[in-house]
Amino acid sequence: MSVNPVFTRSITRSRLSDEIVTIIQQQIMSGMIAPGTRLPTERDLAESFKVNRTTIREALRKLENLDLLDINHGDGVYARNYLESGSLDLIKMAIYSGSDNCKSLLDILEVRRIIVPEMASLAAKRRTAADLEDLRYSVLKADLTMLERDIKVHQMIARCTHNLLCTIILNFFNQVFRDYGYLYFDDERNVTRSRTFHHEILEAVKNRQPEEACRIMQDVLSYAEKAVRSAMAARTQKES
Amino acid sequence: MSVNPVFTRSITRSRLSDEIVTIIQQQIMSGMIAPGTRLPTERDLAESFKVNRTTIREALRKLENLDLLDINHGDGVYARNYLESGSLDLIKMAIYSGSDNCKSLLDILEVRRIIVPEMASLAAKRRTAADLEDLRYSVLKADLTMLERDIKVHQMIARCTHNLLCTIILNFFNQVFRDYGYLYFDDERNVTRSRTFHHEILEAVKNRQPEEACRIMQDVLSYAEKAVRSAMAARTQKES
DNA sequence: ATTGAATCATTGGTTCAACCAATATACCAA
DNA sequence: TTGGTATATTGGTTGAACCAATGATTCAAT
Repeated sequence: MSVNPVFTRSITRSRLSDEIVTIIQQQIMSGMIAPGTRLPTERDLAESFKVNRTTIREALRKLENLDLLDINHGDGVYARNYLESGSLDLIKMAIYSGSDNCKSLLDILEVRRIIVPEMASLAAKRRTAADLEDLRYSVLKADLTMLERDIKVHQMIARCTHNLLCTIILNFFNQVFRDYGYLYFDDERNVTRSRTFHHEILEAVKNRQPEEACRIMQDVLSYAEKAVRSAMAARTQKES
Repeated sequence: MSVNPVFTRSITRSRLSDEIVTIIQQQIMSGMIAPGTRLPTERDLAESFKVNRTTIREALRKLENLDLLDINHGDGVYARNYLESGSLDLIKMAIYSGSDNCKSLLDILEVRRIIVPEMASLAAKRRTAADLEDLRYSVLKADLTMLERDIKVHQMIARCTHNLLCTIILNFFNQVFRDYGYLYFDDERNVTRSRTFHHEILEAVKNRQPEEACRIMQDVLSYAEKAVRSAMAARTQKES
């Protein structure tokens, strides 16, 4: 199993406010800050973190966007229950910063296996001629890594559903796999498997065969899930 | 069909930065600002919107959190393609501010009908004794509107899966239905239907019957989808 | 005692004016 | 052509001040 170095991932020094976001986010999700708790005022937070109030405000704003905080003008800032209000980005942060990122990744794979085959089915029913052209282009386009091509193909299938929520959910999966896809594509056998898959699904969508498309997608996702599971197991074993 | 007034929805005067978010968001999603376009500098934006640069910065940060913008220190701010990067909150904004909120709502119902029955199946398989107690409590608890109870029941079923992504996705659905649930629960027949559903699904989860739970959920969601469709049709007809 | 208006302290929202830090560009030398 | 260097541009951070919404307190009227 070859490990290809990747130089494309741009490195950006994180903002001060983002570091504060991470700290507070972990305190909320770990339960250290209980739901309903009132946080210190912006001015107090600025003092304890030794940053400007503007910086604190940017951090609080981001945490509000993550649905982790409730900010009320004239009143104060309150922690929310992330189990009742958390946004999708939360699980992204859980993967990147959390210790049990394995579990979250497996959770994502499970949900993907449930929903994406149904997307394939809808895609086969609803695709237009233009959609088909775009999908074909993604499958046949030359200069792409298999990961990039795979992401593109899934994206196109989601768009074929003409359901905005499908498109957005698939974006989420893709954002994750852009970072963790190597767990799968490092194995040359899986690359071959995906190549086959792309042609099969293109054929099914072209011929408007919903059940067939669903089955093809289901097969490849079950296969991928197992592959990633064992890749992750191998890695954790190697580390110990 | 009675229309119950709702006084629970708190009204908050929106922040200046949020108004700017809405403006720029619509310009991006309508294509007026093409993906890859470089936006004016923060200083220029502040001048044209006639607000302080700090305010503009808060707006840009939020748009970045929505995955609509790419902000690069030392370089500039670029519009992204929301079809490739948009976050879940986008579709929420599409519902609230967009003109075709009907379409988005139907999209959501469709995806829900696909994924939530599978959650019910997982819930029946994985629920613990404590989970069951929580679910039972939600079904039997007295002082709740049917909408609130329904939201709680779905939330509990999602939690029974012990899959964080399921929980978060369900939060999203609930956030939407907290605002649009009246389309369904305004009809007394649907309230009765949901009451039955709650007891049935509780029974199936209690007895660890995955297929049964899945079927029950599928039935009620199909029913609800049709009901909302016709309610929406009735409303748009009444308006014209 | 209860209600409701007036007051005030607290807290988030906005503005202003600087300065710090990363990036792109143009330019120059090897 | 390559690689370093200076500079302008642009986002990031700071400090201090003031605006605006909220909750608590007070007190008068009922």
